[in-house]
Amino acid sequence: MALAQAIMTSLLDADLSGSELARDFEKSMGFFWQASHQQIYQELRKLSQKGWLNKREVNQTGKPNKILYGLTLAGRKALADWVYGPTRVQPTKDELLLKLYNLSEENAEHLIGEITQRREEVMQRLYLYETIRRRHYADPAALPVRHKGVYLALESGIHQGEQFLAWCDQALELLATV
Amino acid sequence: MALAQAIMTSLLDADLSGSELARDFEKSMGFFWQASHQQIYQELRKLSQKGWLNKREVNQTGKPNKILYGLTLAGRKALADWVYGPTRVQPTKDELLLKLYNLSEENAEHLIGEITQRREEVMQRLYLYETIRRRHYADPAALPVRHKGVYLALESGIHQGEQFLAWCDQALELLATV
DNA sequence: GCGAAGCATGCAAAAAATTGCAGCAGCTTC
DNA sequence: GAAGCTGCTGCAATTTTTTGCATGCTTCGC
Repeated sequence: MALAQAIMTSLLDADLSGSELARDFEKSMGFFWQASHQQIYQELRKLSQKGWLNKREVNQTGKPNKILYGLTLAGRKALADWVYGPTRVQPTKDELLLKLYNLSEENAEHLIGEITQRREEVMQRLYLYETIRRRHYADPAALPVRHKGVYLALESGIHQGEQFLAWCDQALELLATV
Repeated sequence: MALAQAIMTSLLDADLSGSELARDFEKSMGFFWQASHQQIYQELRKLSQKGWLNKREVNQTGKPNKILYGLTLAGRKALADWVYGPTRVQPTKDELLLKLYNLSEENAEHLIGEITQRREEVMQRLYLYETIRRRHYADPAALPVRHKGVYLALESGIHQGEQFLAWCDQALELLATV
């Protein structure tokens, strides 16, 4: 969809390599954008060819060399322009909710298990986000402009997580009576 | 991902045609599963070949004929088994949050506009869901088992929507100071 | 009765994403 | 020093999704 812009956005603050980007996507942007490393490497090549990124190889001790990518001026310009274009959303696809449509006496117990497990996963991610908020965004109003945006995205993730936990509790309560 | 199961799940209550399925997806399942009509028609063909669906043509007055699909016994069995398999989630991809990462003094006004617009859209969907809840799920504890699951999925959509509205307000407040 | 609009179905090409694998470097273990 | 593990990069095939039509049939407006 807009993988190119997701990558370029990640490179706003620092130059990163493909594998660093892949890890970043899982962490900070993970809740509203995810991409596999194959996707990222392919896109990096395309963006370099377009002249939006430049690359330089970096020797590392103890690890194989990595290739750092950074935004070019043209890249920064393209990204800034993109903000004014159309905005697409690709809603979640969640097999768990689909499974709930198939709830029965027989599978209720299994689904309770799945919800419990998911609750756990979400709680962990939520914990991570709240740590980040406490550490970097204690005083949102005082942040530099761009970081206010980043903060709001983080807030969105936290809201989402909290909402999901509340829903899990409601679901588990109702399912207990099945 | 699990388009096949999404379609079969829609056919649990009633036999539907391709276009009816496409409309259904937009409405009831829309917030956690979306599919275009091309995807649906293709998948319907595959599922028929597998023997999980049967089809019959229905003459309509005032409209072109449609082809109704219904679950076969094998289809019902496959769907029931699928519930015990692995559950995949494909998180949202939202360009709006990505754009927020690129917030600047210059584009703040534009992004405020986008958030306002999105808030409106979500509010309308939320209104629809709440209407459905009031009409069909006034007393959740009294529902037949399977409908409890459907109710919970609906609740998830409502939670999500409410959460999003709250986030929008928070975002607009913070952005007002930029 | 003619053109426009809408519904239902579908094909085909292109783009995007996933899956599975592989090479290579250095480090660790035995 | 051979075998195995990990980190980084990448290719290739397949599957999934999107995009852009095409067809036929019916009503509706004029």
